[in-house]
Amino acid sequence: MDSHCALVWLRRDLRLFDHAALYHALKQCTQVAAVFIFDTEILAQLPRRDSRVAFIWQCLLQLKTGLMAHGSDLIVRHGKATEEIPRLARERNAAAVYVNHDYEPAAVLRDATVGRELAASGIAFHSYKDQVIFEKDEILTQAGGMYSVFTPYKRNWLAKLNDAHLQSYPVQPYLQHLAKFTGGDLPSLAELGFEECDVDAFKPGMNGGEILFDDFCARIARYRETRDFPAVKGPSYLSVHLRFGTVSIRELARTAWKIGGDGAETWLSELIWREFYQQILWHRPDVVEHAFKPEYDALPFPNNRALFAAWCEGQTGYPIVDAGMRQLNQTGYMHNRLRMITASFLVKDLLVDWRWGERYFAERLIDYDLAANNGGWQWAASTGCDAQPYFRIFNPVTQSQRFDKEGAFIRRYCPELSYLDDKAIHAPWQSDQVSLERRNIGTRYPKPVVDHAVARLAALTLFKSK
DNA sequence: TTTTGAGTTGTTCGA
DNA sequence: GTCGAACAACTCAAA
Repeated sequence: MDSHCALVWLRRDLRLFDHAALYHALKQCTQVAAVFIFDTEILAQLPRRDSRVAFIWQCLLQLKTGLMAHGSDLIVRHGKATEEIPRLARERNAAAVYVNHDYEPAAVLRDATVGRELAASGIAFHSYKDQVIFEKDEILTQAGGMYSVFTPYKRNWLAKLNDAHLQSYPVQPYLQHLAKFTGGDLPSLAELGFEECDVDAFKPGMNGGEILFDDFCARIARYRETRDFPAVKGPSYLSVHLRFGTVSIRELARTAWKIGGDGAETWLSELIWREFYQQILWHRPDVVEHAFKPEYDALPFPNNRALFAAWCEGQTGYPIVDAGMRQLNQTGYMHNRLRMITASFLVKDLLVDWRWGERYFAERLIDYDLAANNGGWQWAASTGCDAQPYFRIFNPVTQSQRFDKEGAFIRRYCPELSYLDDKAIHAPWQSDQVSLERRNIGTRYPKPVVDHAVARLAALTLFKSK
């Protein structure tokens, strides 16, 4: 037992329970302090009004409160993590810094730098698996290679799973090893250079994560039937909590496993998808910039800027696409079905490079996760692993009719179309109600920026050109 | 080494 | 409206 101070550096694990790094630090040291860095290297890339920063801020407030209940506090710094962490560790005479693995290429680089800096001062740097059940090389093919097809990956994942993988790290019994001190107030969003942003709807922090998970467990049995309908409360809405680690993946997976049945199994499968893409990113960091399938890396997309702008603004003239994009713009979230529809539309109707869309989602999604976002976009663009065949192109009208039958979701985000009946709302340009209404109230909803049937053929040609 | 079965989420067309 | 086949061939993973 080491009486020196140890730091637990929180990054995407903003909770005080079932936490690998915190558990190991508390078990091995008697003076443990938790620290969060507002990393200027990351913040510099964000818009001044950013829901993620606001979400993190709320999470930190809960962490601070939780730590204060034990006579401790949360250390918060604003600067370059690669400088702040080693400086803080030296200042506090820390013997070690504890973190959980972060698999994103930039994070791997950052952690390597921090590790070297700490080592130069004789400070240990311990890193643990925490945000996934299986990581890196834990699920490999019989030939020892990375899986690039989901279904066999999932089979192996489930076959390997046992109770030990789902055990929580019991942090509670060791909390008396938290260092006793008083930190200052959290720096305000304004001090960090950001505007206020209401994120209450996402229920930030550990408390919010628990509330959402409890709520989801009550309807998880219907998950499979309801998850594809954006107007229905089907999903768990835990993506942002998984992103920032305000929930524990072990607790989630364990509960789903225990509940069983179609709904829970389907949801568990989504959690496995999350790990599948993280594993891909670990083995193939080049997918951040390039197509998973090299032969599709340099497709000659026309990349029309006006069409891209129409897509971004939710002004394509395809109601389901526009409703999805407006949901993203207005709330920072988009239903998964709409992520597929809007992504397919950008790449295969507007013929814009999937990287443009990926970047736009990255700027806007509160639950943005590099591995999942990149994997999803490459899947939709047919450039990824396990991609759908290139000729499988979503029809935005058919998708709309199937997944928003009564147009309830479209009406929510495209109110200028709400006068249209359930049949007409999916394709207003085909309806004679349009001209009538335009005359009467001057409704301005754009005509379709492309003809799907024409665009579809162009996409087929484009993809055959590889 | 060779063989075999299968591959998240779809669309269109014709019977 | 509903149903099944075609849409290309290829690659992956395991036997």
